[in-house]
Amino acid sequence: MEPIDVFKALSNETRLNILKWLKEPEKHFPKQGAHLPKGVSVKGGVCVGDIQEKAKASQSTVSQYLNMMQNAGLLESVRYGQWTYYRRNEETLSRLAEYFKTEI
Amino acid sequence: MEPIDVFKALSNETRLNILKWLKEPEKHFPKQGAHLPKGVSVKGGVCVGDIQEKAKASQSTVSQYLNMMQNAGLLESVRYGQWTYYRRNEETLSRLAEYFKTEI
DNA sequence: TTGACATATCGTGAAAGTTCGATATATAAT
DNA sequence: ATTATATATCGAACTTTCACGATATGTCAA
Repeated sequence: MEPIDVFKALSNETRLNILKWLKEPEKHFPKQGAHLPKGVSVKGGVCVGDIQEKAKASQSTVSQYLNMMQNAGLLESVRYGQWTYYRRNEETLSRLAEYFKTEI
Repeated sequence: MEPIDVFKALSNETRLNILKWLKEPEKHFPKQGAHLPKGVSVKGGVCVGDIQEKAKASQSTVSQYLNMMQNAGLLESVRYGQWTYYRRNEETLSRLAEYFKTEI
C-alpha cells in the first residue's frame, strides 16, 4: 500500500465517488448481483457495467479507474463468468485509516 | 476543505514529506525560529528557506508547494518581517481524519 | 464454431501538473 | 535612497493524467 498511489487514486471525483458508492452497494446499485449464480454472493461487489452506468463515463475509462484503484489497494475484484465484481478492500482501507491517524 | 484538493496536495512525495516534517518541527528543523524576535514564537512554524533546504527543491517550487498546501487547508502561515512561517493546520487535519473515518 | 456480450487494453489528443529560472514584491539594514 | 535578503509570482518546457473510441480478449449460449 503506497500512500502516494492511494492519494492519486482519490484525487478524482469519479473515483472518489465509486469508493463511496461501494460502501453501501445495495443502496447505490439496486440490481446488485443480478448475474450471479444462485448460492453465490460477492458481498459488497458490483460489476463494471453497473458502476459505469452510475458513473456516467465510458466503459474504458471506468475499467481503467477500477484497475487503478485496485492497484492502489482500494478495491479488490472477483470474476464470475464474464462479469468482474469489484468491492472495497477493507483491509487496506483500515490500514490506510491507521496510517492517516499516526503518520499524517 | 475540499477533499479532492487535499488528496492532490498529498499526491506528491515532497509535499507529503513536508507535512510529516512539520509534525515534529524541532526534530527536523533544528534551527527553528532563529529569526523570530524574543518573546514571539510561531509554535510549530518553520520558515520557507528552512523547508526548502530540507526538501532539496528550488525556492519557487517550495513556495508554490506551500501555497498549494495552504489552499488545500493542510497548512497555515504567519509572516514575521521578511520570513513566512508555515505550520500544520491541525483543525483542518482533524476534520480530515474525521472525514476519512466516516466518508471513506 | 459462431455470435453476442462483459471487460480489458491500446493509442491518442487535450488538459492539468511539475519544476525550474527569471523576475517582482516586501521587509530590514546601512 | 540603496542594498541585501526572504518570499511570491510569472512564463515556459516537460511530464503526467484524463477520457475517449477502437480494438482485443475472455466467456457463455446457440
